[in-house]
Amino acid sequence: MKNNTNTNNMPEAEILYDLAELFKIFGDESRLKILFVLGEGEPCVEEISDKLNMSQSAVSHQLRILKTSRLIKGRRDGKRIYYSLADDHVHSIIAQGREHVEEE
Amino acid sequence: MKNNTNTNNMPEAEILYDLAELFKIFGDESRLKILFVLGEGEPCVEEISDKLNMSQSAVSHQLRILKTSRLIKGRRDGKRIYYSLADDHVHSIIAQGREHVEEE
DNA sequence: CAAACATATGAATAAGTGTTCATATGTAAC
DNA sequence: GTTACATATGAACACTTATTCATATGTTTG
Repeated sequence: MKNNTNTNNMPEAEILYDLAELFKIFGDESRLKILFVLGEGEPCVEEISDKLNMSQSAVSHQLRILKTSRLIKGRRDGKRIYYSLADDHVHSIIAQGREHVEEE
Repeated sequence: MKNNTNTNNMPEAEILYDLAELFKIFGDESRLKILFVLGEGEPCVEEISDKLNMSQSAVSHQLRILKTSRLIKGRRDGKRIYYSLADDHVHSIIAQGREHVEEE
């Protein structure tokens, strides 16, 4: 038996770090909005910035962050790059958050 | 015509704001550690700061943030205040995040 | 080639945040 | 009351971060 039996559920340092980094990504309104827009289709950068009233540069900066975190992916077609959600985790993580926020 | 975000799945502004605020709470290693410790029992402030090698003041500041977000609750017994998770959402939100982080 | 268009990127700035330090509040024992 | 203990709180500081502005990169068309 190990010395310390009370910290079984504490993740390893690297997991903990990654987890905090992941939630930081979701902890910004602009990025959340972008993720919701991507949940509805596969928009290009211009469409995103138009819909959200954000500058092209601001959107592009945030897209880079989202892509680095592997939450979204981009597909180039000509001059445009079309972005979409990378997997279903985005949906489920946000859904869990909404349950807490929309409660009562 | 008013310029608004009339997309189907986009939450209302207030929900969006609250959602970002919620994820900001999770987006910090110290707070995550505290939440994991609370997941294992009902520690007092001193126990938390001992386990996590954080100062009493730092822990107390973070506990206030977590309590304000209704993620944890405190129960006073004498000089000590014992903290615990407020509901199951904490578990499920973190679990979803871990699935993404621990993947591959 | 050049021009026009879509997107990315670097630097600067302003706003936000977590910790520390010092101190205050609350509680129990004497 | 006063002393000791447990926790909370305010201010200051260092650090992070989202946006803006200017510019660069990549792509298509003429």
